[in-house]
Amino acid sequence: MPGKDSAREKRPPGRPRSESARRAILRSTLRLLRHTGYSDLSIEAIAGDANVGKATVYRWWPNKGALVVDAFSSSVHKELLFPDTGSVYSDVSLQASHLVQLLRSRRGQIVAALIGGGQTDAELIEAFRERFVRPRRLEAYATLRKGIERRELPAGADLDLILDSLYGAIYMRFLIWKDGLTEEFIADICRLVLDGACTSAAEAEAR
Amino acid sequence: MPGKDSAREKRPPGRPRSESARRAILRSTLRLLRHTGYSDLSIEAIAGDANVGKATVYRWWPNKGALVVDAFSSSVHKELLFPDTGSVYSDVSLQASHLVQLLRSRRGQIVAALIGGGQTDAELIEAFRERFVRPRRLEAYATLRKGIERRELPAGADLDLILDSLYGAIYMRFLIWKDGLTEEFIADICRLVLDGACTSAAEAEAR
Amino acid sequence: MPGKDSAREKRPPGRPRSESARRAILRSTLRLLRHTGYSDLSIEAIAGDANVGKATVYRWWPNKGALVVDAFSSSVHKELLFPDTGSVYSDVSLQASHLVQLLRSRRGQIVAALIGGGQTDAELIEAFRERFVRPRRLEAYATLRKGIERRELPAGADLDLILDSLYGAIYMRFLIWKDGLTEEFIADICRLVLDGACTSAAEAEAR
Amino acid sequence: MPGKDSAREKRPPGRPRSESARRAILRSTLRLLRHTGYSDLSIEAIAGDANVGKATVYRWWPNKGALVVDAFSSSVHKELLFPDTGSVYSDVSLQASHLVQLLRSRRGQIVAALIGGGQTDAELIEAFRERFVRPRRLEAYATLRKGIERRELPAGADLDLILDSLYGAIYMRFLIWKDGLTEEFIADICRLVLDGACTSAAEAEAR
DNA sequence: CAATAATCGAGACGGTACGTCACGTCTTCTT
DNA sequence: AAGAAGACGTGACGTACCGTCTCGATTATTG
Repeated sequence: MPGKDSAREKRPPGRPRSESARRAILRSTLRLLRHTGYSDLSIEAIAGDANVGKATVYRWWPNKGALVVDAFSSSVHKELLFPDTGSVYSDVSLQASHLVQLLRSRRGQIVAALIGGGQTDAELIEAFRERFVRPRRLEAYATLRKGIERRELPAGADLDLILDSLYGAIYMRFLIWKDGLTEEFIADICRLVLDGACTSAAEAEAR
Repeated sequence: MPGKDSAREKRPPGRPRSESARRAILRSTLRLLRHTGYSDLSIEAIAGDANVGKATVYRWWPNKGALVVDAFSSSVHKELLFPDTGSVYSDVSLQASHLVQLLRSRRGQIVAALIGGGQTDAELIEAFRERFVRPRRLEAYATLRKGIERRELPAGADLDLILDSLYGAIYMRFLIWKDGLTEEFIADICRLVLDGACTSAAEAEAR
Repeated sequence: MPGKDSAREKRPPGRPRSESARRAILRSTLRLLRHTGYSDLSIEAIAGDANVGKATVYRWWPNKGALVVDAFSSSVHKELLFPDTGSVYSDVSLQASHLVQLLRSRRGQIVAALIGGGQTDAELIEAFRERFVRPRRLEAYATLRKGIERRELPAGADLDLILDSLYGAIYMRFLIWKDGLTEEFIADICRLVLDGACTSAAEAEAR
Repeated sequence: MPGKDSAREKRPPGRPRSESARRAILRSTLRLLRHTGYSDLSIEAIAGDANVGKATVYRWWPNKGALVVDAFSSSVHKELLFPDTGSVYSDVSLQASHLVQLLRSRRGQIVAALIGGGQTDAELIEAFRERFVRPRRLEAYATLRKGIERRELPAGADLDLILDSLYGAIYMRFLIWKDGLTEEFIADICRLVLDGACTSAAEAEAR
């Protein structure tokens, strides 16, 4: 068999896409987002900063939102994985603590910009949700289920309810109050929500 | 007593601000926001619709966000007042239900736009917070304190923690999930958080 | 020889300037100037009339004056060339007569506007001088020199002095008196100045 | 007779016009004209500089041109009077020399601005002509007529022709060449024109 | 090894809206 | 009645980006 690879794809004729241009664009997008808000970020500036023609950007990304999500998700590391300490409270509060560290760092401005920009751009918020929030949510489900197995949480607990009230509180302080994201707050909110999950599920069962 | 009025204010010199222009601008802002998204809303169009000079808009509002906050908060009626039913749970869940109705209506897009724009504009998020969120927060304190007096909530409850996790969950679904703002959710989240407040405060006391 | 052309000019990168836009702008400038005064002429109107973006105008002309000089000088035909009749007096008075005809026509308003605007804008008066006045001055030198060769003028005549007093008189009546630009005046001023040149140079020599 | 004064004028009721405001406006106009060109001079700035309401300016001067001429003519001293030395050449060249000194000074910019602005504003150039140029022209006639009486100039000399070619040359260098206004030039141009007047009138008589 | 084709950078194009400035008019209170 | 103060509707300013386009140059595959 002469072919080198079974997954070999027929390359179209013509000059292939420049990988270095792609990377330069993503890098410039992130750099500029650190200093400028999402809405003040212009494709013109990105292309200029990346030494790239404007058309090259438009050739590969349909709009600003798609580009920014792409750039951001290429920058998120494994720092937000849930640990497995044997205690739901510990697992969740540790991860929440790492999230808060991220939000308080320079990259937090990018998260704010994405959520902010997404309120105007449906595709942007969807991309942010599916590529950033959803993966962590799936891990959180697993962590909570382990807690249920260990009887730390009741069997009928509404996982989304728990996670929305916990992370919702964090995002509320991050997006609106712009304050109060302390370690103590993390400890308190985890306790409040996990305790609530126990009591409220017990009541529901009793009904 | 010679003075006419103790609260009489000295008017500044010059032609006074036109109240009719102010109202026309706010009215046009809301009208256009119904048809256009926040980011497609232009001051040029507002001024044109209101038959007003662009400079008159800029004289009184520093930017689009401030204008929209003003227009929006002038349109929020008493629909978000907390009732006084004699039960914390009822008071809070009724108000939360009204908030969700607002967020799900056309005016919800304005709220989203304000929070979104505020992620780029510190003054905008501050204005939104102080003029829309804070007043409701103050009422919420009062409602919760009545609950404490009635022994529905423990004396040492952290009111901000309770409210951030409750409303944070709502805003999380509103801003990021763009889904799940049902009546059942309201009931569940209120129960979860209020129950959590009881248990977690009891624990804290025990420590 | 590998190079195609010694005078070959390297075109700069990027899309080349649109010649049709350039012409449309100049045409619209002249058209609007016929109906409106110079100071009432707006770049906005020119761009609109030429179906051209305002930025395209500003990309190529720094200000209104420069644009109008360009438009004007592109409209000056060969009508102001000096003839060669064999007599200095005839050559000069014929050309002066053509100039006066131009100044009295609708295009005279453009000349007035350019000189007027140039009193505030150093670059404008320089452009007017170099592109309109200087070329004619150079021809005038040649005409006068032929007169010197034919002994119609003395060898030591100060050409600039002669031309400034001749054309200065015309511009004085044009710009300040706004009157008196008759054919008789042309004949008289040419005679006065050319006679003066003869006598005064003779005296100078005698000294 | 009860009246105090035959020239007594019935004063209109109400607050009389403020002389200090009038002076402040004229002073500010001249000051700003030194730094800014005529077309960049704004009534807004004048009123601000003079601590005067804008309406006060508009109440007394119909437009910018009228105000500027007023301000300028209130500042011209007796420096441009023709002397009486007993020689036309001396009288004229001395006065021309003073004029050139004025044009080369800071006030020259105002003269340029007035002539420049007048090319767009008919009332302005008329006011400049009648209040600045014409008075000097009348004196110049007198000076030249004394020269005719002394036989320095022929009886049939065309005074306007002489003066336009002399002062026209000066204004040509001032307005267009922006150069060459030397003392030597003054001497030369006076000689050229006065000599021309003699010869050309003699010829005309001979015809 | 030429021809073909899609990419690249650069930057001009027709547009839209920006936020500022001055216009000349007006409305208020004070002198 | 005139003063200063300054807001008003109007309209042009010059700038910044939009998303599209036209260039010459570059880099690959195909004939």
